[in-house]
Amino acid sequence: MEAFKTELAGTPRSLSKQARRKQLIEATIKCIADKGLSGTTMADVTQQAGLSLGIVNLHFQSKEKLLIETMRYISKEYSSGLTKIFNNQSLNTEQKILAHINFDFSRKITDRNKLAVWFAFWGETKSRPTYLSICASYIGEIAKNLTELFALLKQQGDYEQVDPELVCTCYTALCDGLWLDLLVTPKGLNPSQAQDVAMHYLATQFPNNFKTQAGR
Amino acid sequence: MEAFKTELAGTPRSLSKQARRKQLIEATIKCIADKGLSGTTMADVTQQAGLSLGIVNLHFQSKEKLLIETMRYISKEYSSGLTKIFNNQSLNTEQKILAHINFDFSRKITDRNKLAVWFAFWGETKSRPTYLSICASYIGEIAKNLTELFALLKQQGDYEQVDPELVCTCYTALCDGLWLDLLVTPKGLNPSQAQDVAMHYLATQFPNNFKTQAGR
DNA sequence: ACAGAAAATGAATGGTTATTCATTCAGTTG
DNA sequence: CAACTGAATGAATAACCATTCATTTTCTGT
Repeated sequence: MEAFKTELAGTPRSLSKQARRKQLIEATIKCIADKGLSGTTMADVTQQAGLSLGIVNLHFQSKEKLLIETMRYISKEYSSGLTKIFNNQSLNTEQKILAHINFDFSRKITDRNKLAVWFAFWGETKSRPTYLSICASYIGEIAKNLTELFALLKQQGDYEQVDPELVCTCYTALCDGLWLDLLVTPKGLNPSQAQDVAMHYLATQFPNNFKTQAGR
Repeated sequence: MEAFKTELAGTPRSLSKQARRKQLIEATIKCIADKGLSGTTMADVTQQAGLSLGIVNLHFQSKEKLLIETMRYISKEYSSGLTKIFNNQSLNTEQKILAHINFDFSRKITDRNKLAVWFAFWGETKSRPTYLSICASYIGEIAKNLTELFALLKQQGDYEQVDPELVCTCYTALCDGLWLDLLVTPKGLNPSQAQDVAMHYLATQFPNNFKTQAGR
Protein backbone atom coordinates (compact mmCIF):
# COMPACT_ATOMS: atom_id res chain seq x y z
CA MET A 1 0.00 0.00 0.00
CA GLU A 2 2.72 2.39 0.96
CA ALA A 3 5.10 0.81 -1.47
CA PHE A 4 5.02 3.34 -4.26
CA LYS A 5 5.13 6.74 -2.67
CA THR A 6 7.06 8.96 -5.01
CA GLU A 7 8.83 11.16 -2.52
CA LEU A 8 6.57 13.58 -0.71
CA ALA A 9 5.76 11.42 2.25
CA GLY A 10 3.93 12.98 5.16
CA THR A 11 0.82 11.45 6.59
CA PRO A 12 -2.27 11.77 4.44
CA ARG A 13 -4.08 15.09 4.80
CA SER A 14 -0.95 16.74 6.14
CA LEU A 15 -0.17 18.15 2.73
CA SER A 16 -1.58 21.33 1.30
CA LYS A 17 -3.72 21.23 -1.81
CA GLN A 18 -0.78 22.59 -3.77
CA ALA A 19 1.58 19.90 -2.51
CA ARG A 20 -0.89 17.12 -3.25
CA ARG A 21 -1.25 18.35 -6.81
CA LYS A 22 2.51 18.36 -7.18
CA GLN A 23 2.68 14.84 -5.80
CA LEU A 24 0.16 13.66 -8.36
CA ILE A 25 1.91 15.44 -11.21
CA GLU A 26 5.21 13.82 -10.32
CA ALA A 27 3.56 10.43 -10.17
CA THR A 28 2.17 11.16 -13.63
CA ILE A 29 5.63 11.95 -14.97
CA LYS A 30 6.92 8.64 -13.66
CA CYS A 31 3.99 6.77 -15.19
CA ILE A 32 4.30 8.40 -18.59
CA ALA A 33 7.99 7.51 -18.63
CA ASP A 34 7.31 3.93 -17.55
CA LYS A 35 4.18 3.13 -19.52
CA GLY A 36 3.86 5.78 -22.18
CA LEU A 37 1.17 8.39 -22.55
CA SER A 38 -1.28 5.88 -24.01
CA GLY A 39 -0.54 3.29 -21.35
CA THR A 40 -0.96 5.54 -18.34
CA THR A 41 -4.22 4.99 -16.44
CA MET A 42 -5.71 6.74 -13.45
CA ALA A 43 -5.13 3.57 -11.45
CA ASP A 44 -1.44 3.68 -12.38
CA VAL A 45 -1.02 7.30 -11.37
CA THR A 46 -2.81 7.05 -8.06
CA GLN A 47 -1.04 3.83 -7.15
CA GLN A 48 2.30 5.43 -8.03
CA ALA A 49 1.40 8.27 -5.70
CA GLY A 50 0.30 5.86 -2.98
CA LEU A 51 -3.19 7.35 -2.91
CA SER A 52 -6.67 6.21 -3.75
CA LEU A 53 -8.30 6.00 -7.13
CA GLY A 54 -10.64 8.92 -6.82
CA ILE A 55 -8.01 11.46 -5.83
CA VAL A 56 -7.17 12.74 -9.31
CA ASN A 57 -10.72 13.74 -10.10
CA LEU A 58 -10.88 15.44 -6.74
CA HIS A 59 -7.85 17.60 -7.45
CA PHE A 60 -7.88 17.91 -11.25
CA GLN A 61 -11.49 17.16 -12.31
CA SER A 62 -10.35 14.90 -15.15
CA LYS A 63 -7.45 12.92 -16.55
CA GLU A 64 -7.13 15.32 -19.46
CA LYS A 65 -6.63 18.22 -17.06
CA LEU A 66 -4.04 16.27 -15.08
CA LEU A 67 -2.09 15.68 -18.28
CA ILE A 68 -2.28 19.34 -19.24
CA GLU A 69 -1.08 20.39 -15.80
CA THR A 70 1.77 17.89 -16.07
CA MET A 71 2.87 19.42 -19.35
CA ARG A 72 2.56 22.88 -17.82
CA TYR A 73 4.63 21.75 -14.85
CA ILE A 74 7.67 20.63 -16.81
CA SER A 75 7.34 23.58 -19.18
CA LYS A 76 7.36 26.01 -16.28
CA GLU A 77 10.29 24.31 -14.60
CA TYR A 78 12.26 24.64 -17.81
CA SER A 79 11.33 28.14 -18.83
CA SER A 80 11.60 29.62 -15.36
CA GLY A 81 15.09 28.18 -15.00
CA LEU A 82 16.10 29.87 -18.23
CA THR A 83 14.41 33.13 -17.36
CA LYS A 84 16.45 33.27 -14.18
CA ILE A 85 19.60 32.96 -16.27
CA PHE A 86 18.58 35.54 -18.86
CA ASN A 87 17.68 38.05 -16.14
CA ASN A 88 20.76 37.49 -14.02
CA GLN A 89 22.49 40.88 -14.01
CA SER A 90 25.74 39.52 -12.67
CA LEU A 91 26.41 37.42 -15.77
CA ASN A 92 27.83 38.80 -18.98
CA THR A 93 26.71 37.65 -22.42
CA GLU A 94 29.16 34.81 -22.71
CA GLN A 95 28.41 33.59 -19.20
CA LYS A 96 24.70 33.58 -19.88
CA ILE A 97 25.16 31.36 -22.91
CA LEU A 98 27.38 29.07 -20.89
CA ALA A 99 24.76 28.98 -18.16
CA HIS A 100 22.13 28.10 -20.76
CA ILE A 101 24.06 25.15 -22.10
CA ASN A 102 24.85 23.96 -18.58
CA PHE A 103 21.21 24.16 -17.66
CA ASP A 104 19.97 22.48 -20.81
CA PHE A 105 22.10 19.43 -20.15
CA SER A 106 21.92 19.44 -16.37
CA ARG A 107 20.83 16.35 -14.51
CA LYS A 108 17.55 17.95 -13.50
CA ILE A 109 16.56 18.72 -17.08
CA THR A 110 17.93 15.67 -18.88
CA ASP A 111 16.27 13.28 -16.42
CA ARG A 112 15.02 10.58 -18.77
CA ASN A 113 11.60 10.54 -17.14
CA LYS A 114 11.11 14.18 -17.98
CA LEU A 115 12.53 13.82 -21.48
CA ALA A 116 10.04 11.01 -22.05
CA VAL A 117 7.24 13.37 -21.05
CA TRP A 118 8.45 16.14 -23.36
CA PHE A 119 8.53 13.85 -26.36
CA ALA A 120 5.31 12.09 -25.42
CA PHE A 121 3.52 15.44 -25.57
CA TRP A 122 5.36 16.67 -28.65
CA GLY A 123 4.30 13.50 -30.39
CA GLU A 124 0.69 14.53 -29.82
CA THR A 125 0.83 18.25 -30.47
CA LYS A 126 -0.56 17.91 -33.97
CA SER A 127 -3.69 16.24 -32.69
CA ARG A 128 -3.99 18.19 -29.43
CA PRO A 129 -3.35 21.86 -29.99
CA THR A 130 -3.73 22.49 -26.27
CA TYR A 131 -0.37 20.87 -25.63
CA LEU A 132 1.20 23.11 -28.22
CA SER A 133 -0.33 26.25 -26.84
CA ILE A 134 1.31 25.54 -23.49
CA CYS A 135 4.75 25.52 -25.07
CA ALA A 136 4.19 28.15 -27.72
CA SER A 137 4.54 31.18 -25.52
CA TYR A 138 7.72 30.22 -23.74
CA ILE A 139 9.36 28.82 -26.90
CA GLY A 140 9.08 32.22 -28.54
CA GLU A 141 10.33 33.99 -25.45
CA ILE A 142 13.41 31.80 -25.14
CA ALA A 143 14.24 32.19 -28.82
CA LYS A 144 13.98 35.96 -28.48
CA ASN A 145 16.36 35.98 -25.52
CA LEU A 146 18.87 33.62 -27.12
CA THR A 147 18.88 35.55 -30.38
CA GLU A 148 19.59 38.71 -28.46
CA LEU A 149 22.51 37.09 -26.65
CA PHE A 150 23.99 35.90 -29.92
CA ALA A 151 23.53 39.37 -31.41
CA LEU A 152 25.35 40.91 -28.45
CA LEU A 153 28.20 38.44 -28.75
CA LYS A 154 28.43 39.22 -32.44
CA GLN A 155 28.96 42.92 -31.88
CA GLN A 156 31.18 42.49 -28.83
CA GLY A 157 33.36 39.82 -30.38
CA ASP A 158 33.62 41.20 -33.86
CA TYR A 159 31.95 38.26 -35.60
CA GLU A 160 30.94 39.90 -38.85
CA GLN A 161 29.66 36.81 -40.61
CA VAL A 162 27.35 35.53 -37.85
CA ASP A 163 23.57 35.64 -38.34
CA PRO A 164 22.15 35.61 -34.78
CA GLU A 165 18.71 34.42 -35.77
CA LEU A 166 20.08 31.57 -37.84
CA VAL A 167 22.44 30.58 -35.05
CA CYS A 168 19.57 30.60 -32.58
CA THR A 169 17.43 28.35 -34.79
CA CYS A 170 20.33 26.00 -35.40
CA TYR A 171 21.47 25.87 -31.77
CA THR A 172 17.94 25.33 -30.46
CA ALA A 173 17.23 22.55 -32.93
CA LEU A 174 20.56 20.96 -32.10
CA CYS A 175 19.76 20.95 -28.38
CA ASP A 176 16.35 19.38 -29.06
CA GLY A 177 17.93 16.72 -31.24
CA LEU A 178 20.48 15.94 -28.56
CA TRP A 179 17.67 15.57 -26.03
CA LEU A 180 16.11 13.04 -28.36
CA ASP A 181 19.40 11.17 -28.49
CA LEU A 182 19.56 11.12 -24.70
CA LEU A 183 16.04 9.74 -24.52
CA VAL A 184 16.18 7.20 -27.32
CA THR A 185 19.76 5.96 -27.22
CA PRO A 186 20.97 6.57 -23.68
CA LYS A 187 23.75 4.04 -24.17
CA GLY A 188 25.15 6.05 -27.03
CA LEU A 189 25.48 9.48 -25.47
CA ASN A 190 25.47 10.83 -21.94
CA PRO A 191 24.40 14.36 -20.97
CA SER A 192 27.96 15.60 -20.63
CA GLN A 193 28.88 14.36 -24.10
CA ALA A 194 25.72 15.90 -25.50
CA GLN A 195 26.73 19.18 -23.95
CA ASP A 196 30.13 18.90 -25.61
CA VAL A 197 28.44 18.48 -28.98
CA ALA A 198 26.35 21.60 -28.46
CA MET A 199 29.46 23.44 -27.33
CA HIS A 200 31.25 22.33 -30.47
CA TYR A 201 28.63 24.14 -32.52
CA LEU A 202 28.95 27.32 -30.46
CA ALA A 203 32.72 27.12 -30.91
CA THR A 204 32.32 27.14 -34.69
CA GLN A 205 30.31 30.35 -34.48
CA PHE A 206 32.16 32.16 -31.69
CA PRO A 207 35.68 30.67 -31.65
CA ASN A 208 37.09 33.43 -29.47
CA ASN A 209 34.52 32.84 -26.77
CA PHE A 210 34.00 29.07 -26.78
CA LYS A 211 36.34 26.12 -27.23
CA THR A 212 35.49 22.54 -28.12
CA GLN A 213 36.29 20.29 -25.15
CA ALA A 214 39.58 18.51 -25.57
CA GLY A 215 39.50 14.73 -25.70
CA ARG A 216 35.75 14.54 -26.51
CA MET B 1 -19.07 5.09 -46.81
CA GLU B 2 -16.58 5.68 -49.56
CA ALA B 3 -15.78 9.07 -48.21
CA PHE B 4 -12.52 8.31 -46.49
CA LYS B 5 -10.52 6.15 -48.85
CA THR B 6 -6.96 7.15 -48.36
CA GLU B 7 -5.71 6.80 -51.92
CA LEU B 8 -5.50 3.23 -53.08
CA ALA B 9 -8.88 3.00 -54.67
CA GLY B 10 -9.78 -0.14 -56.59
CA THR B 11 -12.83 -2.17 -55.82
CA PRO B 12 -12.68 -4.21 -52.66
CA ARG B 13 -10.83 -7.51 -53.04
CA SER B 14 -9.08 -6.25 -56.13
CA LEU B 15 -6.05 -5.51 -54.01
CA SER B 16 -3.37 -7.97 -53.10
CA LYS B 17 -2.75 -8.82 -49.47
CA GLN B 18 0.34 -6.67 -49.62
CA ALA B 19 -1.53 -3.67 -50.99
CA ARG B 20 -4.30 -3.97 -48.41
CA ARG B 21 -1.74 -3.99 -45.63
CA LYS B 22 -0.20 -0.86 -47.08
CA GLN B 23 -3.59 0.79 -47.28
CA LEU B 24 -4.21 0.06 -43.61
CA ILE B 25 -0.77 1.28 -42.59
CA GLU B 26 -1.30 4.54 -44.42
CA ALA B 27 -4.68 4.97 -42.77
CA THR B 28 -2.92 4.39 -39.46
CA ILE B 29 -0.40 7.12 -40.20
CA LYS B 30 -3.21 9.54 -40.93
CA CYS B 31 -5.03 8.62 -37.73
CA ILE B 32 -1.95 8.92 -35.52
CA ALA B 33 -1.33 12.36 -36.99
CA ASP B 34 -4.96 13.41 -36.51
CA LYS B 35 -5.75 11.83 -33.17
CA GLY B 36 -2.44 10.92 -31.57
CA LEU B 37 -1.16 7.47 -30.74
CA SER B 38 -3.31 7.23 -27.63
CA GLY B 39 -6.41 8.46 -29.44
CA THR B 40 -6.24 6.11 -32.40
CA THR B 41 -8.76 3.27 -32.28
CA MET B 42 -9.37 0.36 -34.59
CA ALA B 43 -12.65 1.95 -35.58
CA ASP B 44 -10.79 5.11 -36.58
CA VAL B 45 -8.24 3.28 -38.68
CA THR B 46 -10.70 1.08 -40.51
CA GLN B 47 -13.06 3.96 -41.15
CA GLN B 48 -10.17 6.04 -42.47
CA ALA B 49 -9.36 3.18 -44.83
CA GLY B 50 -13.02 2.86 -45.83
CA LEU B 51 -13.13 -0.76 -44.69
CA SER B 52 -14.86 -2.75 -42.01
CA LEU B 53 -13.97 -3.05 -38.37
CA GLY B 54 -12.62 -6.57 -38.42
CA ILE B 55 -10.13 -6.02 -41.21
CA VAL B 56 -7.14 -5.10 -39.10
CA ASN B 57 -7.23 -8.29 -37.08
CA LEU B 58 -7.57 -10.21 -40.32
CA HIS B 59 -4.41 -8.70 -41.78
CA PHE B 60 -2.34 -7.89 -38.69
CA GLN B 61 -3.72 -10.12 -35.91
CA SER B 62 -3.73 -7.26 -33.41
CA LYS B 63 -3.58 -3.52 -33.02
CA GLU B 64 -0.14 -3.74 -31.45
CA LYS B 65 1.19 -5.52 -34.54
CA LEU B 66 -0.40 -2.92 -36.81
CA LEU B 67 1.40 -0.18 -34.90
CA ILE B 68 4.70 -2.01 -35.08
CA GLU B 69 4.30 -2.54 -38.82
CA THR B 70 3.49 1.15 -39.20
CA MET B 71 6.70 2.09 -37.44
CA ARG B 72 8.58 -0.40 -39.58
CA TYR B 73 6.98 1.06 -42.71
CA ILE B 74 8.16 4.61 -42.20
CA SER B 75 11.54 3.40 -40.92
CA LYS B 76 12.05 1.33 -44.04
CA GLU B 77 10.95 4.11 -46.34
CA TYR B 78 13.49 6.38 -44.71
CA SER B 79 16.44 4.06 -44.42
CA SER B 80 16.02 2.49 -47.87
CA GLY B 81 15.99 5.97 -49.41
CA LEU B 82 19.25 6.76 -47.70
CA THR B 83 20.82 3.42 -48.53
CA LYS B 84 20.14 4.10 -52.18
CA ILE B 85 22.03 7.36 -51.87
CA PHE B 86 24.96 5.88 -49.97
CA ASN B 87 25.32 3.06 -52.50
CA ASN B 88 25.00 5.22 -55.59
CA GLN B 89 28.31 4.78 -57.38
CA SER B 90 27.76 7.73 -59.66
CA LEU B 91 27.82 10.25 -56.81
CA ASN B 92 30.98 11.53 -55.22
CA THR B 93 31.31 12.22 -51.51
CA GLU B 94 30.09 15.79 -51.64
CA GLN B 95 27.16 14.86 -53.85
CA LYS B 96 26.12 12.09 -51.48
CA ILE B 97 25.98 14.49 -48.57
CA LEU B 98 24.00 16.92 -50.67
CA ALA B 99 21.65 14.11 -51.65
CA HIS B 100 21.25 13.22 -47.98
CA ILE B 101 20.25 16.70 -46.96
CA ASN B 102 17.90 17.00 -49.91
CA PHE B 103 16.28 13.72 -49.01
CA ASP B 104 16.02 14.50 -45.30
CA PHE B 105 14.04 17.65 -45.99
CA SER B 106 12.14 16.46 -49.04
CA ARG B 107 8.38 16.72 -49.18
CA LYS B 108 7.99 12.96 -48.89
CA ILE B 109 9.99 12.75 -45.67
CA THR B 110 8.91 15.97 -43.95
CA ASP B 111 5.22 15.24 -44.50
CA ARG B 112 3.77 16.35 -41.18
CA ASN B 113 1.69 13.20 -40.87
CA LYS B 114 4.82 11.08 -40.98
CA LEU B 115 6.73 13.38 -38.66
CA ALA B 116 3.88 13.05 -36.18
CA VAL B 117 4.27 9.28 -36.34
CA TRP B 118 8.03 9.41 -35.81
CA PHE B 119 7.67 11.52 -32.70
CA ALA B 120 4.65 9.61 -31.42
CA PHE B 121 6.74 6.45 -31.40
CA TRP B 122 9.88 8.12 -30.07
CA GLY B 123 7.79 9.45 -27.21
CA GLU B 124 7.04 5.87 -26.23
CA THR B 125 10.37 4.16 -26.80
CA LYS B 126 11.27 4.24 -23.13
CA SER B 127 8.16 2.27 -22.24
CA ARG B 128 8.02 0.09 -25.35
CA PRO B 129 11.47 -1.16 -26.26
CA THR B 130 10.04 -2.88 -29.35
CA TYR B 131 9.66 0.47 -31.05
CA LEU B 132 13.27 1.28 -30.32
CA SER B 133 14.54 -2.02 -31.61
CA ILE B 134 12.96 -1.28 -34.97
CA CYS B 135 14.97 1.93 -35.32
CA ALA B 136 18.14 0.83 -33.60
CA SER B 137 19.62 -1.14 -36.46
CA TYR B 138 19.14 1.43 -39.17
CA ILE B 139 20.15 4.35 -36.94
CA GLY B 140 23.54 2.77 -36.41
CA GLU B 141 23.91 1.95 -40.09
CA ILE B 142 23.13 5.50 -41.19
CA ALA B 143 25.53 6.98 -38.64
CA LYS B 144 28.27 4.68 -39.88
CA ASN B 145 27.73 5.73 -43.49
CA LEU B 146 27.53 9.43 -42.68
CA THR B 147 30.64 9.33 -40.53
CA GLU B 148 32.50 7.66 -43.37
CA LEU B 149 31.38 10.35 -45.81
CA PHE B 150 32.54 13.09 -43.47
CA ALA B 151 35.87 11.27 -43.01
CA LEU B 152 36.33 11.09 -46.77
CA LEU B 153 35.53 14.75 -47.18
CA LYS B 154 38.02 15.56 -44.45
CA GLN B 155 40.89 13.86 -46.22
CA GLN B 156 39.88 15.00 -49.70
CA GLY B 157 39.30 18.59 -48.71
CA ASP B 158 42.15 19.01 -46.33
CA TYR B 159 40.06 19.74 -43.25
CA GLU B 160 42.56 18.98 -40.54
CA GLN B 161 40.49 20.12 -37.60
CA VAL B 162 37.32 18.18 -38.40
CA ASP B 163 36.26 15.24 -36.21
CA PRO B 164 34.01 13.13 -38.47
CA GLU B 165 32.28 11.30 -35.65
CA LEU B 166 31.50 14.50 -33.79
CA VAL B 167 30.23 16.13 -36.96
CA CYS B 168 28.00 13.14 -37.63
CA THR B 169 26.51 13.25 -34.13
CA CYS B 170 25.97 16.98 -34.34
CA TYR B 171 24.53 16.95 -37.86
CA THR B 172 22.20 14.05 -37.10
CA ALA B 173 20.91 15.66 -33.91
CA LEU B 174 20.46 18.94 -35.77
CA CYS B 175 18.37 17.26 -38.45
CA ASP B 176 16.20 15.56 -35.80
CA GLY B 177 15.72 18.86 -34.01
CA LEU B 178 14.72 20.55 -37.25
CA TRP B 179 12.18 17.80 -37.87
CA LEU B 180 10.73 18.56 -34.48
CA ASP B 181 10.49 22.22 -35.42
CA LEU B 182 8.68 21.30 -38.63
CA LEU B 183 6.22 19.19 -36.68
CA VAL B 184 5.60 21.44 -33.72
CA THR B 185 5.85 24.92 -35.18
CA PRO B 186 5.08 24.56 -38.88
CA LYS B 187 4.30 28.26 -39.09
CA GLY B 188 7.80 29.13 -37.97
CA LEU B 189 9.89 27.12 -40.40
CA ASN B 190 9.26 25.41 -43.70
CA PRO B 191 11.21 22.40 -44.98
CA SER B 192 13.31 24.48 -47.32
CA GLN B 193 14.34 26.85 -44.54
CA ALA B 194 15.10 23.90 -42.29
CA GLN B 195 17.34 22.52 -45.01
CA ASP B 196 19.15 25.86 -45.18
CA VAL B 197 19.83 25.66 -41.45
CA ALA B 198 21.31 22.19 -41.76
CA MET B 199 23.36 23.36 -44.74
CA HIS B 200 24.63 26.28 -42.67
CA TYR B 201 26.12 23.80 -40.23
CA LEU B 202 27.78 21.77 -42.98
CA ALA B 203 29.20 25.01 -44.37
CA THR B 204 30.87 25.76 -41.05
CA GLN B 205 32.61 22.38 -41.16
CA PHE B 206 33.37 22.12 -44.86
CA PRO B 207 33.45 25.69 -46.17
CA ASN B 208 35.11 24.73 -49.45
CA ASN B 209 32.39 22.23 -50.28
CA PHE B 210 29.21 23.83 -48.95
CA LYS B 211 27.93 27.39 -48.87
CA THR B 212 25.20 28.87 -46.71
CA GLN B 213 22.27 29.87 -48.90
CA ALA B 214 22.23 33.56 -49.64
CA GLY B 215 19.26 35.55 -48.41
CA ARG B 216 18.13 32.86 -45.97
C1' DA C 1 -21.97 -21.51 -64.63
C1' DC C 2 -20.75 -23.68 -60.43
C1' DA C 3 -18.15 -25.06 -56.38
C1' DG C 4 -14.83 -24.07 -53.34
C1' DA C 5 -11.55 -20.81 -51.41
C1' DA C 6 -10.40 -16.52 -49.76
C1' DA C 7 -11.49 -11.99 -48.20
C1' DA C 8 -14.38 -8.95 -45.88
C1' DT C 9 -18.05 -7.73 -42.81
C1' DG C 10 -20.03 -6.00 -38.42
C1' DA C 11 -22.88 -7.50 -34.43
C1' DA C 12 -21.74 -9.47 -30.21
C1' DT C 13 -18.43 -10.21 -26.45
C1' DG C 14 -15.52 -9.35 -22.73
C1' DG C 15 -12.05 -6.76 -20.71
C1' DT C 16 -10.45 -2.20 -19.46
C1' DT C 17 -10.79 2.30 -17.63
C1' DA C 18 -12.46 7.18 -16.48
C1' DT C 19 -15.67 9.02 -13.56
C1' DT C 20 -19.07 9.30 -9.80
C1' DC C 21 -20.56 9.62 -5.14
C1' DA C 22 -22.00 7.63 -0.65
C1' DT C 23 -19.21 6.75 3.06
C1' DT C 24 -15.17 7.09 6.06
C1' DC C 25 -11.70 9.55 8.20
C1' DA C 26 -8.70 13.30 10.02
C1' DG C 27 -8.15 17.78 11.49
C1' DT C 28 -10.28 22.05 13.52
C1' DT C 29 -13.12 24.99 16.22
C1' DG C 30 -15.88 26.50 19.98
C1' DC D 1 -14.98 16.67 23.92
C1' DA D 2 -18.58 17.18 20.52
C1' DA D 3 -19.92 19.05 16.28
C1' DC D 4 -18.36 20.46 12.02
C1' DT D 5 -15.62 20.76 7.73
C1' DG D 6 -13.46 19.14 3.92
C1' DA D 7 -10.08 15.70 2.26
C1' DA D 8 -9.73 10.94 0.94
C1' DT D 9 -11.47 6.46 -0.20
C1' DG D 10 -12.90 2.76 -3.32
C1' DA D 11 -17.03 0.11 -4.82
C1' DA D 12 -20.15 0.80 -8.40
C1' DT D 13 -21.24 2.64 -12.89
C1' DA D 14 -21.15 3.64 -17.57
C1' DA D 15 -18.55 4.35 -21.59
C1' DC D 16 -15.19 2.76 -24.58
C1' DC D 17 -12.66 -0.33 -27.34
C1' DA D 18 -9.93 -4.54 -29.11
C1' DT D 19 -11.01 -8.86 -30.56
C1' DT D 20 -13.88 -12.77 -32.17
C1' DC D 21 -16.41 -15.32 -35.43
C1' DA D 22 -20.73 -16.65 -37.87
C1' DT D 23 -22.24 -14.91 -42.02
C1' DT D 24 -21.91 -12.68 -46.51
C1' DT D 25 -19.53 -11.33 -50.57
C1' DT D 26 -16.18 -11.77 -54.12
C1' DC D 27 -12.77 -14.21 -56.69
C1' DT D 28 -10.69 -18.36 -59.10
C1' DG D 29 -10.37 -22.52 -61.43
C1' DT D 30 -12.69 -25.98 -63.92
